[in-house]
Amino acid sequence: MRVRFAPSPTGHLHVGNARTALFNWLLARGQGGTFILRIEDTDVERSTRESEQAILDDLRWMGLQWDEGVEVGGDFGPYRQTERLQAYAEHAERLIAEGKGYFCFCSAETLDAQRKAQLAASQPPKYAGTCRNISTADAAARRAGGERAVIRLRVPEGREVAFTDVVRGLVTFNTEVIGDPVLVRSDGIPAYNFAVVIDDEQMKVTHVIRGEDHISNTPRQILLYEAFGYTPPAFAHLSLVMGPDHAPLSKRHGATSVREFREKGYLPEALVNYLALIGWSPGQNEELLPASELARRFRLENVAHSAGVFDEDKLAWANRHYLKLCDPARLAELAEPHLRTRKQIVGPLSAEARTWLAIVLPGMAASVDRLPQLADRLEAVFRTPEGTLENEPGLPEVAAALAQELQGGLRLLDKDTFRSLAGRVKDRTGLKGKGLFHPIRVVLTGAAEGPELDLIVPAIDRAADLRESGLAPVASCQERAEAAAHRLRT
RNA sequence: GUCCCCGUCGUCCAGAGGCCUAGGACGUGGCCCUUUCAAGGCUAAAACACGGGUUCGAAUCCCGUCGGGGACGCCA
Repeated sequence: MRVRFAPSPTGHLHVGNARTALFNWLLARGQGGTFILRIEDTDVERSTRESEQAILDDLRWMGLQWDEGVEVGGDFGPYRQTERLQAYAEHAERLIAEGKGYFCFCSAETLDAQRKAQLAASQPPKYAGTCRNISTADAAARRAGGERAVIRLRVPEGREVAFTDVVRGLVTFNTEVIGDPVLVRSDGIPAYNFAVVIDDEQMKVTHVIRGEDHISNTPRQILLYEAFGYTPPAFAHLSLVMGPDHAPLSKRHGATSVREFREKGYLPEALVNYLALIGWSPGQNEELLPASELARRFRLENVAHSAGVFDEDKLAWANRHYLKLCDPARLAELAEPHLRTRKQIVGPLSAEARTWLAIVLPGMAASVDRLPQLADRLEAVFRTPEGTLENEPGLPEVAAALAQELQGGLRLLDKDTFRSLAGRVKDRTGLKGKGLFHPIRVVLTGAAEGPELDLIVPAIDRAADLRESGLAPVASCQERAEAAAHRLRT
């Protein structure tokens, strides 16, 4: 089994396309097949190397490594269409020689006008066949005279073209509704329908799994396979990914590209797992499974027929799950850029600071949706608790008690020392419960809300020890308590 | 307009003629846990688009209607 993902490098990888790539990958991995990555850059105007690189990066970020294709090579390359022009030219010549293709001299303007007229007359827009019967000799003469021409496929009239879609079953088209498609543009660059057929044939692709928007291209391609005498691969068309309003997911719905979700702080394994759940189910009422297990269970036949709405809430749920499973050192690494944008990290990180992050972050990640929210939780560490909540009941007493208790240089490096400190503050002030912990929070973190106190307090004291570590400077608990006590006295 | 595809809780899926009093998950509500916000646990409400058939029996098969989407490019 050989499958391929064939993006055109005209922008970032859309999550819908990412899902198509994923389904190809799952099938290949699950069945011991080969996953090929081919770049369809025949739209020279819009294709860029930057986009291509971005797509490659996103695919790799998701863990969808390809076995054959650009950058990794393989026996059936090249894997970029603009590098395969020779093969297309040979096939075009063959079609012309056999009379299965013909030159068309209609100008883009003429065609456009015809199309508009047909639409206005409630007719299906379809190429009129104007140049169908120009003789080979005439065509050659006109071309020799400098006239520009495209090559079109001569579509047989009144025929049924049918194929069995692996996800949908039998699909039938009548050639009456298909106009002769352009195979080669006037500049000699092949058009999509032509290039894919040759590529898939030469790359020995056995299963073409792509978006539903290609379903009506399939009969044209089958006609081409027939014209060349090639055996068509199996086709499978995946329904599209929609926005909440059931329109195709687009920028007005918010984030649409893999890159954006990555930047928003979603883990690749969460995105991959969630994407697999749109239009497919691993079964057994299980949803959160590693990619390898998804691949093991994946069957094209079980893919849903209808379009799915992208639900970011559910993505966030998956992300929470994987955040909890995330290795501490990796979590620290992933969080770093987000903490930098919040100025919580301001320089090159020392090894100690990395360790600190790896100790502190996992506890906070347990209650967070996405990476940047880790910075929210950490805010309590870096915030200087001044000028806040002067009127909080119990605040002066607690501040004084804390200052007293911490005077001996007591370090609050773990939950237990913090709790015993809280106990002594309770004895000194007679406060308890909310009335006790609330003021403690305000004195030490400068805010009435935040993550678990016994998580954050040790984090503060540990961070206070890390000068010149790359972390933004942090005042110790003792310094905070004394400053607060001083201020509240005056 | 024509052709193609699709139609189970708000959303994503399970369901391949009796196992359905339609199951799970996200989200929502409630309760519990808790020093706050979360997270977590438990729990509740919530759907077979509609109309005809076929059949002893239909969410499951057929037809129609309606609704949604796609395609109709010298874009892919």
